Amino acid sequence: MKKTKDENTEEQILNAAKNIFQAKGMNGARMQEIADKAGINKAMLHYYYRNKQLLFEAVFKNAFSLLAPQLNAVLNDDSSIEDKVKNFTSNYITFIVKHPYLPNFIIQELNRNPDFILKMKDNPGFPNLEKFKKQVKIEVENGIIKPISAEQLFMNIMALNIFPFVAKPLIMAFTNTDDEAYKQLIEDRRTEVSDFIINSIKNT
Amino acid sequence: MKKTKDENTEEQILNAAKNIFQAKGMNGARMQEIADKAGINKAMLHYYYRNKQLLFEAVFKNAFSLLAPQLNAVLNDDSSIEDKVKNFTSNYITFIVKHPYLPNFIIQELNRNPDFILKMKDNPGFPNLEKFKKQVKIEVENGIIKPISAEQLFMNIMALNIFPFVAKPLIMAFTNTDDEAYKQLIEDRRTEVSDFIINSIKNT
DNA sequence: ATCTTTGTTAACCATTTGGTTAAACCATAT
DNA sequence: ATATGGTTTAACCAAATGGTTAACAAAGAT
Repeated sequence: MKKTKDENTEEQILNAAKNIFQAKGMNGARMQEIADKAGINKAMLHYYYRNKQLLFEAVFKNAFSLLAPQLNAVLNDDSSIEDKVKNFTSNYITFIVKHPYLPNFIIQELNRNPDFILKMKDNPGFPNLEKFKKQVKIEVENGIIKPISAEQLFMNIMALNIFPFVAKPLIMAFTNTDDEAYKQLIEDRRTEVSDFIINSIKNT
Repeated sequence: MKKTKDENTEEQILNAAKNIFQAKGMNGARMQEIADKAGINKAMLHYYYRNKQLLFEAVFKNAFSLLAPQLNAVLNDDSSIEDKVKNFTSNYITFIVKHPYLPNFIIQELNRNPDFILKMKDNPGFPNLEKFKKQVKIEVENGIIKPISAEQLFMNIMALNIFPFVAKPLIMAFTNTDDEAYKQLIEDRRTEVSDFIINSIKNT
């Protein structure tokens, strides 16, 4: 066989599909375009992934499985809330700079097809708030942080970290920054965001 | 003529198009579907709006012109930063509850087509940070709020307010809430978010 | 050597889709 | 009444698109 290339073809498809799907979404992507980017015949896409929907799902699950561990780091680790916030913020920015299309892709397609996440929820590594809830409760009771619900704090952390990537074109326009300046704004957020959160919730 | 219905037809189309485009995006929307929803013949879409792209742009500009005034309220009003944050947060949530698809639609399509916002930037009502920047600078200098750049503060306000709507399916899954419970989480944010921000930036 | 399995391609197909056209409709001005 | 001009429709069209097929290529098994 063409084994030399073999195990590659499937990956090459997935990789090309990732690029196209993340840039254009499920609806905007063309099978032909994916095939071209992978440097193969269109029929191969169907040979390996049967149809567009399944190929898309493969890409989506792949993307999601990159994101999930990042969140688990905030949720299921033993450090204090303050340390978590600090670490997560910096780590997350590093992570997204490497995968800039990712948050948008996931949010986008999930909005288009909300049932989609149900397939993910079964997965054992699916992020879960239980531990974080207990931790917030304890730190609030001990007076380490001000009263806040774990859900709201979690939302805030997510929002402050993810939103600037999702809404990049919008914020660039409003703040009148070019790509370079925006990159700097994001860099500054490595400490900015965690300080902002800590400032808000920490008891003095 | 059918003037009785006339000026209606155009609006009916725009309205149907708004619904379909916001739910499915430019690429996912079908002209036939829009025509059906408007209760008219497909040819009418072209009669009034020439083609899909122009119809889409009409919808987009319309949506954007709803959002812009909301932002200008934070940026170009004379109240203190603290009051602005409080008012904006509550107002914005009220606003989005009325137009739930809006932020996603705008963010989504802007990411797909970043040049698009250039057409908006000329518009005189386009949100602009200048005044807000001065105000932040003054309040920082006067020790009313802790040091922060206007851009970062603006990002934070936007993020905390908008993100929960944009990432709704994601956060619902992580926090294990159903629609009803999520609605309550959002309601709570009316005060939660402004407190969170004020806590973080206000000097005591 | 040849049979079989897996990988790959070019050509093809049915359907969908955005867009067009020519004719009909209808309210009003003449 | 009828000519006029904007409005509306049914039928049509070409291109794009996801998907299939049948034949071919290569490599391992027999």
